[in-house]
Amino acid sequence: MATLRDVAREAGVSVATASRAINGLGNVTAPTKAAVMAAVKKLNFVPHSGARSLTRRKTDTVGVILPDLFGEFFSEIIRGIDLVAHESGMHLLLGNMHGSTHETAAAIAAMRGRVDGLLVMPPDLKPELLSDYLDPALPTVLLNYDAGSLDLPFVAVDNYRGAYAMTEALLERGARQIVHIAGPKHNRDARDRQRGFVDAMTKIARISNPAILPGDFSEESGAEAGRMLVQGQFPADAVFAANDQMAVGLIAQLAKAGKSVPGDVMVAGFDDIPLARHLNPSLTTMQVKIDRLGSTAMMMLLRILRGETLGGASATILTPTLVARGTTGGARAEAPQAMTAQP
Amino acid sequence: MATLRDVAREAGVSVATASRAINGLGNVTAPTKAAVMAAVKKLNFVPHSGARSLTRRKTDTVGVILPDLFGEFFSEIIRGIDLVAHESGMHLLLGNMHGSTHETAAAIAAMRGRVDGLLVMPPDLKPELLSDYLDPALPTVLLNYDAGSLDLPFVAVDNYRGAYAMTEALLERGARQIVHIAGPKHNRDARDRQRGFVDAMTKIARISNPAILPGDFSEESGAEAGRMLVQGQFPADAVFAANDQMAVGLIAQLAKAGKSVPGDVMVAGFDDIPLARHLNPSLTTMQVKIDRLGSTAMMMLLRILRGETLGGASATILTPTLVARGTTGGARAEAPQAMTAQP
DNA sequence: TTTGGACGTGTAACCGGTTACGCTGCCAGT
DNA sequence: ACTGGCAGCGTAACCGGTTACACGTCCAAA
Repeated sequence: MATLRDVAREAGVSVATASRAINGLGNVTAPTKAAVMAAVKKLNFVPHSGARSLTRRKTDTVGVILPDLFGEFFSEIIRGIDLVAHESGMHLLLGNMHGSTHETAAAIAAMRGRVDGLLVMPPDLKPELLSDYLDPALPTVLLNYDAGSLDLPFVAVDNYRGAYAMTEALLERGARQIVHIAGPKHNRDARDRQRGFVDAMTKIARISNPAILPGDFSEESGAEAGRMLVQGQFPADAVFAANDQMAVGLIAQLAKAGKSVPGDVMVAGFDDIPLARHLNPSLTTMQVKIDRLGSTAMMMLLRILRGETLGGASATILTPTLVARGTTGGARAEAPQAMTAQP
Repeated sequence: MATLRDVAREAGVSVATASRAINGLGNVTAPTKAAVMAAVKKLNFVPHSGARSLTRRKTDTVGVILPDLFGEFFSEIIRGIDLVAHESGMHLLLGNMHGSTHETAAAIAAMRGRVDGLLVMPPDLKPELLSDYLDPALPTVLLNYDAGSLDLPFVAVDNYRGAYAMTEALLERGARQIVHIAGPKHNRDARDRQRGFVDAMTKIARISNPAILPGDFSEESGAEAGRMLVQGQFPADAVFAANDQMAVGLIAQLAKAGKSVPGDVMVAGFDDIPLARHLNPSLTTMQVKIDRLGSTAMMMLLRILRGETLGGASATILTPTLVARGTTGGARAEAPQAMTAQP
């Protein structure tokens, strides 16, 4: 591999001049620059970014640390981040905490010297721990995590308002006995959604103790809730699952028991996973634009890196939008969205 | 940020000793090593990987260059790669060619000095072009791409055998007039699948000119094929779509026309996208273990990096397996696979 | 003519690690 | 007692870029 010295020698100039010519800085005459460029082409020179990052103190790379890489949720986040990063010539270094706290620390440490900034999504990590791991000198934006006590910038989804709106919509459609299937107890998203549901029931329908079934965001836990419902222990004319996955499991279970959706009971989910529109009937849900989560966070990070101050915009809350579909009888005609044309 | 010099000073030793102690090499007495480690902890020292990569001539990072980041296909590939990379302490640098040839060159060039090896998936790039872009000195494994003339190691899916097997299965179920919905003309996967279909029809059923409808892997093109079918221009008792996406579009169209699946016509796809098992009836398809594609490629790359010779294993062909489901009447009971428990 | 500033270029000192090589001290061998 | 060898450690030279500073040249202003 050719080095800058090689290029300089080939062009008959010094390394400093070669460097300046290549980076388009400073005072270099046109002929000199041309000679350097010719040498670059001839030797097929590409600057060694390790060396470059040493002196410039920047790497043009941001680290992305996710809890896992499973499923479309993360893929969409990464896509959103990449979209923005690519525009600004930034590279993406992927870190995976594989669900373990210890790995999280390792993943963050491994980024040192490799990245200019960090995008971290720590779904169930205590804020104190997080601040231990993070390097205060490294600009960091949190994904889908309300920093709370820490004053780190973050971008999150307004789960509360989303759940409130969905509950309101179900009530408007005439439902009275709405049952909520909750997510994991420790999960912030799940808790916020549950709060939104309860508050809407209380304020709008004056029902202060709505039925809540346990769940853990998995399809199976949705099915389990379905079993309890068909046994008639909870009278219900609508079910609001804390995420789509559980709604899917629930619907399968209801169908097995001969219950009609939305005839006997309406169903709603949260997230709008791609599967949602393909169910039969299609699933009413709160649409979270996941890629927006990623791209917004990346834009915030870029601003920090450019030295701009975020000011009030240091926390961004994305509001999900309601998509009414078949499971609430609101089968609005919807253009079939093109999916990726991958074999 | 603390540097190695800081650590050395703190521990009262030289930088060389500090380096040796930290990396566990050479001759360092236990007490010295302990002193260094204490300093490391106290100063919260993490080696600057840019500097390190300069001298060691390696970065412990591999570059992953994909045509796009859209959908579960790529997310699964990345997950597979990460699984193996993580085990060997390797990092992943993501590159995206955004569908453009020019970007591809840029993405590859940008990797120089940042990575020890490359994993590239160039779906519709001519081999000659590819070899222009690739640095021969940089170990590279191709993803889902039969290198052909180039002698680069690669891992791909046996589309031909898969399509052949699926066609055979449809014939066994009693189908005679099988129509194939093809993928994009220039796409290798699509062409191989079509060949497999045609050969199976010829050899097994002695039908030398089976009907083939055009398609482009998109849901809409599957729907279009469905429209042609219900118009009765092509008598069919089974349809084999070159991928699941098209099968989804097709089935929606058939349902609209009142055709029953599998009663009137059987349907089969290819890929086993997550949606396939959730359709009603569920979709019979060839299951491609996408993550295996990624992890296998990564393992090959690791072997190359370790200096091992791949020998005959320089090309790996993954064979897809048939999953018989509802759309061919073979509704085998299937354990509901847990999906990611993500909000 | 002298001065001085602008401009183009070169020299060399970094950045933060790794490591070849040299130095010291200690002990075994003769 | 002298030598050789080796373990433990330090000095300094790299890796391949960037950039502060110095240097020379040339031309305009005084």
